[in-house]
Parts: sequence; C-alpha cells; structure tokens
Amino acid sequence: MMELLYEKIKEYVTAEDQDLNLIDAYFQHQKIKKGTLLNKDGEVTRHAIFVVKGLFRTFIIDEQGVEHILQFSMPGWWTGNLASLLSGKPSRFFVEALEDAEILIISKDAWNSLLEKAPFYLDYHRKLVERSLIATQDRLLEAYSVDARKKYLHLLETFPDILQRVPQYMIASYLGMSRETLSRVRRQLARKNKS
Amino acid sequence: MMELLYEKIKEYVTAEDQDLNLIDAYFQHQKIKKGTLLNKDGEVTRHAIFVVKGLFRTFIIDEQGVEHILQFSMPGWWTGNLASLLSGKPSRFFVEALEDAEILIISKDAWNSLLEKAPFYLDYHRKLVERSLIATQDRLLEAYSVDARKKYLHLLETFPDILQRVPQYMIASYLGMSRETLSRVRRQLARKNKS
DNA sequence: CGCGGGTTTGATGATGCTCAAGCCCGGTGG
DNA sequence: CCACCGGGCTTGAGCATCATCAAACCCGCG
Repeated sequence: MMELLYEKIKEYVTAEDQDLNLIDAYFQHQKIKKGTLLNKDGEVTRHAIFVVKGLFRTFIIDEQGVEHILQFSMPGWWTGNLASLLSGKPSRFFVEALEDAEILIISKDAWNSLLEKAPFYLDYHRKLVERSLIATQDRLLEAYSVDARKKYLHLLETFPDILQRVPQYMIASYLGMSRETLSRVRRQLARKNKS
Repeated sequence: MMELLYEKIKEYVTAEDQDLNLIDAYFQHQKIKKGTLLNKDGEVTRHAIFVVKGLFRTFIIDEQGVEHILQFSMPGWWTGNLASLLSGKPSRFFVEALEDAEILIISKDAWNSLLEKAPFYLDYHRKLVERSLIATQDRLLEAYSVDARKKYLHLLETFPDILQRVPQYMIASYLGMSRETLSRVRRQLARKNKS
C-alpha cells in the first residue's frame, strides 16, 4: 500500500528502507468514490492526502459563483489544502475526487509528530512545499504572458493523458478560459494537423 | 539593526529575546544602491535577503522580452528567490532595488545551520514559505477571475503607498496589464470620485 | 531651453467572453 | 428497439475588454 509514497520520497531525499517503514503507522489507507468532497469551503483542513490511485481537483468558487480549478492531483502527488493544514485557518477550497480513488490519509497531529521524528520526512516536506510554490508561480506567469492556444499546448505536454480523464470544461477552468474558447482552440489545432 | 527582523519573527512564532539574539551572528547588514541587481536570471541564489529599508521587485523576462513582476518586497519582508535558494537550481528571476535600501543578508549555509540550531527559526521559516504559497495562489485566482479595475483597486488596499514609490508601468506589469490600460483605469476612477 | 523618462490619449484591432442554438452520444424507460 | 432525455461539446454572432501603435504631453533636470 505504501510503495508509491516510498518511491516518491526517494525521488526527493535519501532514506533507508528501515526508516521509511517507520512512517507506515501514521497513514491510513482509504478508498474514495468518484464525486466525494474531501474538503469544503470554510472547513479547516485536518488531513493531508497522498493520492495512490485516481484523480482529484482542487477548486474555488468565486463571488460570481464561477469555479476556478487550481490544481489536478494525480497518483504520487498530494492534495488537500497545504496552506490550511499548516496554518489551521479555514480553507476556501474544495477537493473533489474525479474518479474512484485510493488515498493515504494522515491527520494533522500525526503529520506533525512525523515531522519531528523522521528527519528525512521533514526534508521531503520542505521540498514538497517548495515545489508547490514553484508550480504556482509558473502558473501565474503563464496566466500573464501566454495566450489561450499556448496554455493548452503546454498543458498537453505536462499532462498528456488529462484529456482522457477530465471533461473539457474543467480543463478550460484550470487554464482560465471559457469552455467555448478551449473548444475553438482545439478545432484550430485539429485543422492544422490535418493540412 | 536586527530589530525589525525580531519583530517580524515574533509576529509568527513565540521566542525569547535571548534566543532571538542567537541569530545575529548569521546575518550581515548591507546598504544597497537603487538599481542594484541582487539576483540575475540564470544565477543560483546563494543568499536570503530580509528587507530592512527600501523596496525591491522580483521580475522575469519572458521569451518576447516582456518583463513580468512577481513581487514587490517591502521592509519586513523577504526577497530573493526562495525556490532557487532551497533547491540549488538556477533562478529565472531578477531582484532589483527600486530605492536605496538596507538589507540583512544570510548565506545559504548559514541559513541551513540556523534552521538546525534554532527551532523557532524553523517554524518561522515554514510559515514564511506557507505565506508565499498562499499569496501566489491568491494572485493566480485574481488573474483568472477579476478585471483590470478590480485588480487595481485591490492593490491599492493592500499596498496603499506603492503608487508613491513605484512607476506606474511597473504596477501595470505586476497586475498583468499594459501601462495604457492602467492609465485608463485610473482616469475612470478619478472621474467617478469627482462626480 | 531642450532632453528624456514616464504618463496620457486616441484610434484601431485582436482576443476571448457571453448568449443562444444545435449537435453528439450514451443511458433510460416505454 | 426506439424515442427521448441530458450532459457535454461545438458553432456562430455580437460584444466587451484589453493590447498595440503612435502621438502628444508633462515635468524635473542638466
């Protein structure tokens, strides 16, 4: 059950297998049905969630009632709301399973004692947060410097299989454009490839 | 020299004065001339920088040669490139002093040993990174859900005095709009306030 | 006085949004 | 087995917002 998490940790830091095994007791394995909300607007996030199988989205609903997707979380990544977990402040985000999924879930308390007891885990955690920050900065820059077509092409490079798994209107929301615009971008590209 | 940093640390975590004094030795105080670049595209960031006085901007130059400002750093905030500092990868950002400034500078090595030796500093650091992440997420959401006028008004709330200190074209870049658009937004608002 | 950086203004056009309608396709019930 | 949903995707028309280009303007400074 823990293999994927071990793998991922080893990508970021060096740790012996015996040390890795220490963390098992902190996590619970759960199966999640498609459509389940793990986190709702206004709730304080009490768990961190590692995706083993399936796919999640993190989104917000703005004052006009429009959804904005901040993140898709694939197996091997974390989801939930890191900021709310760490700060203890209410989250404004929803986290929803887009497919039947399996997760490793860890409570805030367990998380904290893990950070204290397992130095390699502390390092791992730091790098995770750092990565989130970089990814979000990249998305901000993209929002400001790139047109709809390039945003879409860029997404295709980074998540080649996302199209098969997520309805287009969610992809449009992730990219910050209307569904219609995304549809037209796709038509354009399809035409080009034929001619 | 260290007072402002002490103050800021106390805002985030609880620490005794005698502990706070421990960190003095790790920092160097420097005066910086307006226009100085502390960090250039392609360099690895080797220092973290705490702003005591003055104002900095962090920006990137995209493939079309257009500048995009990610951040303004005021006294009491950090600047530089956290992600590059932590990861050791080259930064794509420039950091420039917009006014004559004073900073506390700490090398990466000193930073790391400080994190090991001063637990309160580790906490402080975590909260800093967390805050950067939240701020960047907020900016991303704003980029996708709000028009030029609201972006500008929002900036005025959060940085009331920035207009007096930064040329308008940089503010436009920070907000992701052209200088002309910002100018027109301002004219509109000025008219409304008169009538 | 004249130069230069920054700002304003106007004209024009591109990009992407909104609204509205139609289409496609898989699922359901008669 | 077929008719008819309904959700998601596409298409078109018109429009709003904002970018671009170009020119004028403003003002502090040598």
